[in-house]
Amino acid sequence: LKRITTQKQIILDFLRKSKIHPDADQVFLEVRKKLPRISKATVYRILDTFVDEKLIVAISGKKTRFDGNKIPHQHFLCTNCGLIVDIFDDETEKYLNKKKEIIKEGKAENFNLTFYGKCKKCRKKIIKK
Amino acid sequence: LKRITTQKQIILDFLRKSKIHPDADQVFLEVRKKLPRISKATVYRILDTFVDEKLIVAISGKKTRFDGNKIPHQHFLCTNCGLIVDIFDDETEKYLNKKKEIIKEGKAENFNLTFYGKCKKCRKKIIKK
DNA sequence: CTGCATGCAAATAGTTTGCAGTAGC
DNA sequence: GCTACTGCAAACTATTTGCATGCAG
Repeated sequence: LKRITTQKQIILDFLRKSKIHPDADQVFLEVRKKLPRISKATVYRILDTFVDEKLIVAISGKKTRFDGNKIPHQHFLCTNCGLIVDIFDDETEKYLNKKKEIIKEGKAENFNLTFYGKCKKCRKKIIKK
Repeated sequence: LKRITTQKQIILDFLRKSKIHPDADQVFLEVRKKLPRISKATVYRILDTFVDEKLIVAISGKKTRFDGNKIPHQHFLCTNCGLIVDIFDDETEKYLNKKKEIIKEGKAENFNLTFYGKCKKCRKKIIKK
């Protein structure tokens, strides 16, 4: 049995609105504006439970980042600056959901599709060099 | 300009053969059998350069794991035991390669598709509980 | 020879954990 | 009131870095 605490509400609220795919530290810094006494350990624990409950999605990398957008989608990750942009491609989503059902290696429950490359801003910067 | 060292050769050789998608520590332990004086720092540095050179692929997670299979493929990852199995689905590979070309958010160079779920062995174990 | 690569040890950084106090329900 | 949740500090673990030495080209 779970409890609804102020900390959880504020963190979920922030993640639902945010589009930057923040890491734990960014969540901590943001939430601390409203709850100055919150500790980083609490942030980590709450993020973990949200991922378990599938309220948010964890994006693995050097630092784990979190996505609170409820609509299933894919990602584009800039290998230069770390920017993560959401991609909403329904066709791909449907295609992979079908594939998911016929996987032999186990019972697939969900999937992650991420494209890697240089974002527009970084491409311009790199060309200048 | 890069140098071909014994350490690099043995690590790449191991990754090309391995099917367990080892983490840095597993690479270290395995390679140490042939090179008892190799250090973990060297393993990390070599793995990094191989990823940069696209000789191998890094699979992000709590620990980064490495895949030395040259054929493009997808993964199934067991959320219970951590097993990673390769999936060779040419159709999906072609489908996503086309999608890759029409991404607006940036110039996508490659992608990663991973399915998550419980592998066969873990499903049996969990049912017993 | 020349300087990139390595081994070692120490430092970092992200994340987890033990415990006493706090607050949902 | 019961007990899950939090804050704090300390612990942990993966990974990185500085530096003296080694070896590939």
